[in-house]
Amino acid sequence: MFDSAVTVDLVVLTIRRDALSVLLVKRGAPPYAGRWALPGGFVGAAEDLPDAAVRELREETGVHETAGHLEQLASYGAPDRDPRGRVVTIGYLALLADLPVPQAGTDAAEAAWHRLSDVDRDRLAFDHERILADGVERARAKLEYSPLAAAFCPAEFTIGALREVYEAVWGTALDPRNFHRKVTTTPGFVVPTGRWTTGERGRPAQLYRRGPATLLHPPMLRPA
Amino acid sequence: MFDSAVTVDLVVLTIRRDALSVLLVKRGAPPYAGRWALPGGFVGAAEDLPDAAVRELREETGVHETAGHLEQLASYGAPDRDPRGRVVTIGYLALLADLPVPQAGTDAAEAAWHRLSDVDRDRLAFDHERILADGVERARAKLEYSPLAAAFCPAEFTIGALREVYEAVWGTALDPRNFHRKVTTTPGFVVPTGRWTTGERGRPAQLYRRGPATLLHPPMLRPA
DNA sequence: TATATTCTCGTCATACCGACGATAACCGCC
DNA sequence: GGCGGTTATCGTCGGTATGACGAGAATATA
Repeated sequence: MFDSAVTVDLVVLTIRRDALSVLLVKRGAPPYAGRWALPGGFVGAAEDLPDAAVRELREETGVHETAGHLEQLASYGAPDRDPRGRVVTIGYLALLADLPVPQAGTDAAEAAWHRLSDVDRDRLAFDHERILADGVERARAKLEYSPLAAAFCPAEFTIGALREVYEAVWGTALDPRNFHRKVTTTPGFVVPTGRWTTGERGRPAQLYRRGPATLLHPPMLRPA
Repeated sequence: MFDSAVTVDLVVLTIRRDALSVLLVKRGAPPYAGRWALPGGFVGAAEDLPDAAVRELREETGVHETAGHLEQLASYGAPDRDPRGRVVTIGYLALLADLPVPQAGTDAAEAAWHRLSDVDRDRLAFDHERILADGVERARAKLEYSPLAAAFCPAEFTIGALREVYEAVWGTALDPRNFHRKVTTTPGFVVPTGRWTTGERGRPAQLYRRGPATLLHPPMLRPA
């Protein structure tokens, strides 16, 4: 028996210009000063883990958790993962709609969105490369059997916008016609608002809201 | 910033006489002395989390982890979850084949299998009711899209035995003929050994081993 | 020998999915 | 206004997977 510091680290994902992107902060203090890292911080002495994750998300992004989705990812506790000593971290995964402008937290010099394809994974601090990979894989898998793709969208969105979420997260193109059929016929996935877009390119599209379903039956399978 | 004790707690599941069962230990010391709890213990000062889980599994059941399946479940860190002070626990889920006789560990007065339906959930120590519920739900979900049901079986097993695993975990009856077709036609799920059972009731059944697949395509969906 | 039990193979109707055609309804431009 | 470009939406068709169920095979047991 011994004591350990406990932190939460956040994999905050969003879609920016059709690219899956992650929020990173540039560390201002050792260890790993000047390197990019996942946002996160120490859990308070009387604070529950989800509360700490919500607090860090608010501090680092200024976003209330209500808009998107936040869930626990996994825990990481290798004895040597932090040179300062024993630190166990609880990873959280957040999915947010577009473009809350990042604002640097107190202990971070800088915060910015990075396209996932541009992240230099070897340069991330601590074991954050592994945590990031786990978060991305979790997001990819969850799109299959849950309606969580809508967490990347604003409250009202078109089927086309939802399809672009799938395409960005999975990195594959999907047939617009089959996708439209699948989404609109899966019970509880989305509900039509009766309103339409205007001013966009092409034929106006109906706007939808998130439906009540928590699980997709049958699931949306990614192409082989 | 503060320091916390770190423990691992194990949800160890097996199938005994067609019933999903969980390994519980009776606590010999306060807090919760005399109450049933999940097996677990403190993480060593220089020990990684998975190593601690494997060690506890071996200490509490005498089982090498190679036979079954072990994965991280989730972490629990409510400030008041342990009356002794701040303790964050990492839950692990273990799926084992039948009947390794439980042996009490050093700090447990008694260890025994409990049918899930017989567990008096309000009487579990700490927040172990919640951890157990999360573990069972994870197991139920994973049978759908992974070949993990075979982790409940010995190295060689019949399709009927595999079906009984699904029925015990899901609590539903499955059609033997459709189940047989599904399992044998899903690539990599099971591989035939060419040997057959003898001495059982009914027509002898072919024995199978676990196949190389890690994901089932398409998944085995539970009945609505 | 008869019966119960379980395994294994087939059949059939239905649901779902990938590929793709066709039309609708907007835009900007000439 | 007319025209091409773009996106949304609806349909069709064939292959595949699945649920419901029949039927026979191969054993143990009475």
